[in-house]
Amino acid sequence: MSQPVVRRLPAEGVSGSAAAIPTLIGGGVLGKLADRSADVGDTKRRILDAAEELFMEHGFEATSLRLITTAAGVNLAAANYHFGSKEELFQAVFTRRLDPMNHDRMALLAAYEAAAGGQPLTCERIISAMFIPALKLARDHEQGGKNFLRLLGRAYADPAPFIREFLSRQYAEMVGRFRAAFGEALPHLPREEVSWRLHFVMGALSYTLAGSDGLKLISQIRPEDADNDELLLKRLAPFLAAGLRAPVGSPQDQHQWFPESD
Amino acid sequence: MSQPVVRRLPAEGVSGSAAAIPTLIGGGVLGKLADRSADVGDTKRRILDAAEELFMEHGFEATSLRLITTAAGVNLAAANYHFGSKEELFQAVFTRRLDPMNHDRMALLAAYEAAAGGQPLTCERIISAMFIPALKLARDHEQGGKNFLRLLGRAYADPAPFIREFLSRQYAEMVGRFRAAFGEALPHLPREEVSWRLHFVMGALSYTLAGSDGLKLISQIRPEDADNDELLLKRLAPFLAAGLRAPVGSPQDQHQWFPESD
DNA sequence: GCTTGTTTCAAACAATCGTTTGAAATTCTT
DNA sequence: AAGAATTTCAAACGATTGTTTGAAACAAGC
Repeated sequence: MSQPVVRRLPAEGVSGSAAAIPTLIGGGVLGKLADRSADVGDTKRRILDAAEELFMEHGFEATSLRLITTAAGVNLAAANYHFGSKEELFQAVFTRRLDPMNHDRMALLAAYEAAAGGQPLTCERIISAMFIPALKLARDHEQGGKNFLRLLGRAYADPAPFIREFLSRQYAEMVGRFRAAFGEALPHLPREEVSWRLHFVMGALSYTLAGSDGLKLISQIRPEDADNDELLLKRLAPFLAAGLRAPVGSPQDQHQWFPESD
Repeated sequence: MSQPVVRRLPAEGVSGSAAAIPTLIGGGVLGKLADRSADVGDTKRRILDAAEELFMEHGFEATSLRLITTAAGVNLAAANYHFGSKEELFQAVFTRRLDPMNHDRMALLAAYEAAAGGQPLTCERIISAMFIPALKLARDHEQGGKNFLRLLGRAYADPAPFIREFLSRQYAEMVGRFRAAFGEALPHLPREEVSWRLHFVMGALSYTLAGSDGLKLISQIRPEDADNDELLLKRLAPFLAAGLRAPVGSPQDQHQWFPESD
C-alpha cells in the first residue's frame, strides 16, 4: 500500500547492454574510475559506484541522495528515476556484489564436497570456501571491492529493519549450506553449538572487515596492514578454525570461566 | 571555533568529580531504579534512559531528539540544555556505563595478575576478565544493561567519525593492558599476531552482542536463546580461547588456505 | 518579603531531507 | 525524417532535522 504504482520507472532493467556502442564522450570528467569509453550515459552504474563508497563512508541514514548524485555527476532525480527510492538504491548496491559472492561461495563449497566424495570436509576447507570469494573482492582494487567489504560488515550491525531483513534474505541459503557442512565436519559437536560457532565466525569476519582504522590502531596493528584485507583474512582463518574445533565446554567447566551467580 | 561559548548550560557538571572518589556515594537515594520517589526532576536520567534504548533501536542518525524527549516525557529543549548537543548526549549515554565496565575489567585483570604473582595468566583467565564485567551488564535486567550491550556492539561499526574517535579514546587504555596480558600468556606468538587476535576477540564480542535476532535466526539459533547474552558469552569464551592459542600460520601453510595469487 | 540562579516550556529558526513534477533533451523505432 | 519512448534537468513540494530563543515556573539564600 505504500508503493504508488504511478511512479515513473526506467524502461528496461539492468545493465548488460552496457557495451552498447560508445557514442560521444563529451567532456566527462569523473573522479576515480577509468573513463575508457561509453562512460557517459550509464547513469545507473555511476550512481551505484558513488553510493557504494558514500554508504560505506557515512552509513545509510547519514548519506543523502544529493551527496550521492553530486559525487556521481548526475541529476538528483536520476536516483529516484532509476532505483525508485533510497532504500531500493541501497539494496541495489548490495545485490550487485553480494549475490555473485554468495553464489561463488556455495559453488566452491559444492566443488569441495564433490572432490571429497562423501567424506566430510575439514574446517579449513569450509572456511576457505567462505573466504576465497571475499578475497576475490578484497583483491579487486580496480573496482570498489574493498569498499564493498567494509560496507557489508557495517550493514550487519545497522539497526534499520529493512537492512536486517534484506541481509537475512540474502544470506539464508548460503548460511544454511555452510552450517550443514560444518555440522558434518564437527560430528562430535551438538547442532546447537555448531549454529553458535557459525554465528561467531560470521561475526568476526564482518567485524574485522568493517573495522575502522582507528579501532585497529588501538590494538596496535601496523597502519600499513590496517587496510590490507588479504592479510587480515589470512590471519583470521586459522584463528577461526581453531575456535571451531575447540572442545565443547561442559557445564562443570563453566565455573572455570565465570563465577556462578554473582 | 565552532562552539559558541555563549550557550546556556546547566549549573553543575555531571559526573567527573563523582568518579574521583568512588568511596563516597553520597546521599544518592536513586540506588537502582524504579520511580519510588523523586522521579520528577531528574530530567537528565530520564533522557539518558530513553536515549539509550532509542539509539540502540534505531541508531544515532535515525534517532531524533524529539523522539527521545517525547519518550522521556520531557521538553525538547531539555536535551540541548542538559547535554549541549546530540553528539554530546550520545557520548554521555556511553560514558555512563562504559567507563565503569572498562574500569572493572582493568581492576579484575590487575587482581588476577596480583594473585598469580608474576606468573603469566592463562588465556581463559584474561578472557574472563574481559567478559565478567560485560556479564554484569547482561545480567542487569532491571536497568538497561542488555540494551546497552547491543548499543555498544553497534557503535563499533558505526561510520560516524566522532563515534569512532570517542570509542578509540574510551578503549585505548583497557585494550593496551589486555594486549600486554595476552602477550605474556602467549609468549611464542609474535607481538603482531597478538594484536590481530585481540582485534578478532573484540570483534567477535561486539558483533555477537549487537547481532540482530534475525541474523541469529538464519544461523538456526533457538529464538529463546537469541537474547540470552549470558549464554552467548559462555559459548563464545571457549571459542575465542581456542582461537587465541591457535598455532601461528607459517607462510608455507598459506597455500593450504588460499590459492596463491591466481 | 524580594532577589538570584536554575530549570522548563512553547515557539520558532534555518537547513536539509526524500520525493515528485512537467518540460526539455535525447535515443530508439519506423 | 517523423514520431514514440526513454532519460535528464531545474525547481519545487511537504516534512523533519538539530538548535536557539525569551519568557514563565521553580528553588534556594538572605
